[in-house]
Amino acid sequence: MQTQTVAASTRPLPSRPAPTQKVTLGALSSAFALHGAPVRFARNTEVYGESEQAEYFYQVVSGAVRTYKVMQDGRRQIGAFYLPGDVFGLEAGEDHAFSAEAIVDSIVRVARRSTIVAHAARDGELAADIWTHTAGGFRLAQEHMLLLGRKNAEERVASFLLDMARRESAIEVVELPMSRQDIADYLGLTIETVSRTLTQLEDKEAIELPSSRRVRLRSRASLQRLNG
Amino acid sequence: MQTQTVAASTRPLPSRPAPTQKVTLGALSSAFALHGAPVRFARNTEVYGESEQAEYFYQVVSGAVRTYKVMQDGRRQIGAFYLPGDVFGLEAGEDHAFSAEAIVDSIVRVARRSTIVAHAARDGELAADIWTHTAGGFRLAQEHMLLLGRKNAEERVASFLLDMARRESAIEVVELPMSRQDIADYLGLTIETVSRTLTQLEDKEAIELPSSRRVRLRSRASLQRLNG
DNA sequence: CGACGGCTTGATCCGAGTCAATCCTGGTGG
DNA sequence: CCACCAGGATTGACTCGGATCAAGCCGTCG
Repeated sequence: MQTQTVAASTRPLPSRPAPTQKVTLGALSSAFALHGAPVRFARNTEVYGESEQAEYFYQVVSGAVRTYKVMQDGRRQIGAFYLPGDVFGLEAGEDHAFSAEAIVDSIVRVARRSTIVAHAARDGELAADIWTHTAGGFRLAQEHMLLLGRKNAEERVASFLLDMARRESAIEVVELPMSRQDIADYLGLTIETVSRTLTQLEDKEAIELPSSRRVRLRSRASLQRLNG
Repeated sequence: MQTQTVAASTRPLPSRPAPTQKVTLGALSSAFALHGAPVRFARNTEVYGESEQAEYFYQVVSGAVRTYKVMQDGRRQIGAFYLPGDVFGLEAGEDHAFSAEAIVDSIVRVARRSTIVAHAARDGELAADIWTHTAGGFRLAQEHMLLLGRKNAEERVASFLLDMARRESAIEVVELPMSRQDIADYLGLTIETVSRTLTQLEDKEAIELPSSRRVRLRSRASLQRLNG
């Protein structure tokens, strides 16, 4: 089950740069462009499993990925959502701490960790960029601990929406690739509470829900007020 | 207020290695030994503040440190406790994401980040070790998200006790350097719930409380069962 | 001895969870 | 084109775990 993860999903795609590629890429993104193979993962398929060997690094090209941990009885905590451009799976230890799954049909660039690490040993800029990305993930995790430990349902949902809007560079309308269950497991709530809180925010005219996976932010100010 | 943090607390101590120092030190610990100055921080004094410039890296020599974040209304989330040997403040960004305070009178080795980073650029092993420590912190944060998002009070306290025992290499008796309030803010509970849960575990004969800061683990098995 | 800070305990409350129906909505087949 | 279906989302009624509010208790230190 070790090396199967990557191979299992589908054939690698031709390695062409995205049409409107930024000129200045970070060292890590450059390394992905050079050494990574794009792989397609179908909706809800595993990218890697918890306690599998951490043999690869990953960068989302299109789609979305969730990392999570489950307890024996099925309780699940999603650690983060990864959107196009985001890097994940930067483990320093032997194996992965979380599992990762595609939320929707996705293309993920997969680079062999040993290759990247070998280059980093001779390329200080790359080493620094790997560190920067890892530390960035740590920072987000710390923010999320504050949310999980101390914020109420309304604050959690508001934070989540603002964060998604920021990451999608959305002016008004946020597209949610994930289900209510995913949001619930990310925010440490139940699906019912997420749903209720969204309608509640709609009643307050802070947001609008044209469809269940699309949110229009009508009043960022009132969401921000909740955010803390 | 930038450089004051370190200077404010007290005079550096003579730089002598701990009496029973392990022979094989990691690259980062070696760098601390070489480039770090031991500084004393009194109980409840700030090591660094949130959004202060991240100018130094830190390693606990003796005592204990907490990192945390507070909301405007005073709600606080402690991200981690650091015990002797632990490294903290490994920020890649401009400034700190959390604040850090000494829990008890502590000695902390302080090394200038620019110095360490400059060495890391020429020393791949050091760069790798910095990365490893950062990724380790990320991993612990992810574990903690599961606790905060999905575990009940009893499971949280049990996890905490087992974790402290492991870190102190305690056979039976765990010494808690931190107050109930600290534990509560770490576990996302209130001080009352922490206290009640401890007495509850004592009633179940899973633990004993010879004093409020000292816990004897009578049945690791039953704690483990709660841990998940 | 008194006072203070940290901890525990009790009584009550309330926000989110649980359980249980619906209600869409998008896809399928007739 | 429409009826039907399935899975995801919403809503309602009720419960309950942990928060809140309020005393006490205990140990340490002056």
